[in-house]
Amino acid sequence: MLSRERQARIGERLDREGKVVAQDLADEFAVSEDTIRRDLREMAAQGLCERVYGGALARPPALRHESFAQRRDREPRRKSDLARKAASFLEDGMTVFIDAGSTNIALAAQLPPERRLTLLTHCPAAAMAVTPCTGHAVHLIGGRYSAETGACLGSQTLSEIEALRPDLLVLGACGIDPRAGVTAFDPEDAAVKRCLGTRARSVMVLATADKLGTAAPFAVLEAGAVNRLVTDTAAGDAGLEAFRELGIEIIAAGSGDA
Amino acid sequence: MLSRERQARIGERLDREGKVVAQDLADEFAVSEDTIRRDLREMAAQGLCERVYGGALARPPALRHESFAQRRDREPRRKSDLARKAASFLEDGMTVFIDAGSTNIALAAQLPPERRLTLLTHCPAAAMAVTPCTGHAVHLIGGRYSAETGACLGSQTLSEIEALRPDLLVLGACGIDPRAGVTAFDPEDAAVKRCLGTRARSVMVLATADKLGTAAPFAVLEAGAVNRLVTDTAAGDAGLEAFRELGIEIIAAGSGDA
DNA sequence: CCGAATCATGCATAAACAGGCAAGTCTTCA
DNA sequence: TGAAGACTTGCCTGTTTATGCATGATTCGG
Repeated sequence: MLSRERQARIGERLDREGKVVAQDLADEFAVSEDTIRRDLREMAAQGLCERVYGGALARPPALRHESFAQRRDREPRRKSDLARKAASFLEDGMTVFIDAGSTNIALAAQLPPERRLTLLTHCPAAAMAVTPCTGHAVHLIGGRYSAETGACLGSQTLSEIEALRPDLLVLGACGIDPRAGVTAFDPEDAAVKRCLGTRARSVMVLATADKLGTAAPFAVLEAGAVNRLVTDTAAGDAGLEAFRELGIEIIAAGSGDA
Repeated sequence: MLSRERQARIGERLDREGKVVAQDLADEFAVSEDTIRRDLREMAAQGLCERVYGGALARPPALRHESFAQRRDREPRRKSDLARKAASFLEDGMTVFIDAGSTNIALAAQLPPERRLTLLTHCPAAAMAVTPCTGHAVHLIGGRYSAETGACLGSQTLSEIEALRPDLLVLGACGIDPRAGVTAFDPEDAAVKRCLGTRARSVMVLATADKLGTAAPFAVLEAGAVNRLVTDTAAGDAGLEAFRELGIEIIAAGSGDA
């Protein structure tokens, strides 16, 4: 039994019964409670359940919408690691624009509570994922909501963004390549990202290793406009060199800790 | 039985019966009264109930400071019934503003797919709840996101709303009373609702029966400004007469089907 | 004002917990 | 084929949490 498979089963059971008990799960899957605890901790970090003493509770149905993107995700672990690493670069008092996308939602969910940030986003799921009572101010940019991308797009969104001047843009990339730069699958999404890129003082891109060296059809930014690239080192160290030569600071998540 | 689960059950029972007795609970859950007392103390500290000698009382809805997330999934059945009834009044081509609140999110989730609506909302969860691929256009109003109310509030939100002219406003009420009118718990939420009321051509209020005849601290609309009131008939038929006299059309959900 | 019930608090115990460590498995690359 | 590295898992450590019981203090009803 693969750990992901086990987690999927736990998720099903949460849906069905509303709660799970660590001990029962350990029994059922014939693994130690430690392993189950690790699973539950991981699932909770992705917003798939609420961790409680002794087990976990299903998140109320309405809250689950927040994680729809992550739920579909095949590699939540990697994204969560990326997000955690990215979070460590957010400094107290910063104004940070959080782009749409599952990795960014994961980032919103694990913002450092001890810092006080002003967060801007056009992604409702990200706004809702920010843990309440943490002192972060969240400003949501409106517009036509696109269920496909999980973000607000269109002219209204663009014109609102033009009034902003964030210290940092945390950009999710569909593809990033030294020559093609940052690219996206959706033209409107790309337009918003492009607009964001012109407004922010600094740009940090989050991209899992499989996106390095790939290009989607719609251009967002020149690679040179990116200041930092957070990725998982697992693969493609060779490819990273080209980014470094463009003056991009490479942040390795996964092996190094936050 | 997980301790958090126990507390949730106690909460449900408070909702249902209005009070709980420590001894009964200890019996029911097979724990000591001390444990129940600890639960009740904790719940009271979160404002979920009022501690009294021998047990606890449900706080009137107007006094609960439950987080939005907690409030959201109370009595999903009733809310869903209300929402379904409300949905039957939405006509093809209408521009509908959907207010924040759990009942409204339920409405967004079960909009009639065969009709094509333009939906406006300042509630991200509602926008995300609209089933994709149904042909409804969703426009999300931005602003400062308040985790407490689950909606965008503040001046930005207000000024965006002023540019709108929806055919129908579906308003969630924290309290509705023939004399006090529609009221809300949060001043900013009330300000947004008030603004909405001035823009819409028609106003439909969704309110579970427990909110009828109650008033929260902040005024939203005169009762006379409401065109339709969707509620569950379960209780307070006497109270309904006063609304009818104000020219409000009363829609009963629950008994009658959609 | 009295007895009984209820309560808050401190303590002891057992369970659950996070984090670190090491053994085993799998993949990757030479 | 074999070595290196990532991942998973179980176990160990000390810490935290939930619970029941004992002890006085408080509250209630008469």
